[in-house]
Amino acid sequence: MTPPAERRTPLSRERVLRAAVALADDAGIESLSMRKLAQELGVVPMALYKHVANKDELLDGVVDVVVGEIEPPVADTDWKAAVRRRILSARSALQRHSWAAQVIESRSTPTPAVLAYLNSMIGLFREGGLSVDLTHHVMHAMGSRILGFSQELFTAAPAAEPPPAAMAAQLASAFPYVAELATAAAHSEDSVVGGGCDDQFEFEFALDLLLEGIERLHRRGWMSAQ
Amino acid sequence: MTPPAERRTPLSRERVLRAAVALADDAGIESLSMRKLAQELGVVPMALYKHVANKDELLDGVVDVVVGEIEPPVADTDWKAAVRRRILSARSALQRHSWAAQVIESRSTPTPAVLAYLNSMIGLFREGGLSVDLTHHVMHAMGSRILGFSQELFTAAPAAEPPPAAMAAQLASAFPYVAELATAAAHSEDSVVGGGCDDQFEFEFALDLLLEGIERLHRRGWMSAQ
DNA sequence: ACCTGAACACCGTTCAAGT
DNA sequence: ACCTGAACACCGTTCAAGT
Repeated sequence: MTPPAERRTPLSRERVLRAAVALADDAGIESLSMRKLAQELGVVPMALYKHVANKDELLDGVVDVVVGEIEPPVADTDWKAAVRRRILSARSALQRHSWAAQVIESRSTPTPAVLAYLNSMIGLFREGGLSVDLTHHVMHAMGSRILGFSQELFTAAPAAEPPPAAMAAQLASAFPYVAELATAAAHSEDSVVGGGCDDQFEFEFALDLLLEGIERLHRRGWMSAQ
Repeated sequence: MTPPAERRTPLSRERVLRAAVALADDAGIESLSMRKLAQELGVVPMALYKHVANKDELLDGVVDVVVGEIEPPVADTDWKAAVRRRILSARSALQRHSWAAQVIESRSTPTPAVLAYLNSMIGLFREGGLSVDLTHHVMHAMGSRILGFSQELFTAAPAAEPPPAAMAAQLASAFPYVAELATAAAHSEDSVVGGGCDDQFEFEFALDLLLEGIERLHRRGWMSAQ
């Protein structure tokens, strides 16, 4: 059987990156290898190196795709509302690509698309009237949350099946405060999924805690000791 | 040359874990492979599997070693001071092992040592008088910061050599707000390292922003909508 | 019963041989 | 000049053969 006469649409950097995002979405980030990506594209592995220098550059490229999905800032609101809304949009993008946070954190240098996003977020604070000094420390304090990271510890833990009753009782007696929190969360009314935590509520709770603290410092005319 | 008659001190789980920590400290986390660790211990790779079931269990073990270095909570202070001090101790432990944050984040389930630490931190809030409800949301809001994570974006970036002047000018015009912050930080007096940011100051700034916000909610008798 | 060498199924990337 | 198969130097882990 010879392959059909019509050739596959030729490779391009954009086609490589889009296929990489799709592969990570469908099969998980651990499946995103140069070899499997090439196979997905019906191409020999070395053909990819014409469009990305190496795997690091491929990962930078997929980060740019994800960051490109964040909606632009809205005009005609105060800085707090604009920052809040855009961070929630960034969170949506990260949630559409469950592997994205992990990949972004593995990068050592920001790509131009990430720098543009950060520049724009800094601009929202500055145009809102915050001083350079305060904005600087605020950006450090927001940290990766500015890109929509939830910064939860062990997010995968509650998704696993609950332990058998005997072990659960043992855990509860060894870690009573953890158990108290876990049972309270399980019975909470505002929990969307039965027995779990409302991730969206927790994210907004933490975000608003920070934004309100920042607003208070700004109104107080806070500046660092210099 | 035959090896000396006296045998190496026999392997044990503890010796394996200590060697793994030392190897990661000295050669970087990417050098911590089962094969290189075995070589370091003068042992065939498969010998390690007598003491750890697989590489995941090895990584859980080294996390426990690091968490074991965090100092116990101090008594006889208010909850805010006790939480603050212990988080700063956790940060010290993470800084002594530059790879630790990355490894902890790669784990999907907390080890018993991590659970014990979290249980103790929850206890500080509860014994300080915070409600179960507030403590629950506070633990989510603190997130990985409770273990001393700084949550900075691209911490490695400023450590790299500065770009040549021509490119720096181009970057400054493309990302003016980033440039404004960078130059302000470079000239700031409270910067310990010339031209960089004071990581310890930024960490404490963010930590205090959260702790003060939490204290305010607590005094106000905050509770979630239910 | 314990220990371990060889083997398996992967990686990212280099390089030389083919067209 | 371009393309690509084979090869290299690694992984974690299985398994069967040795003691």
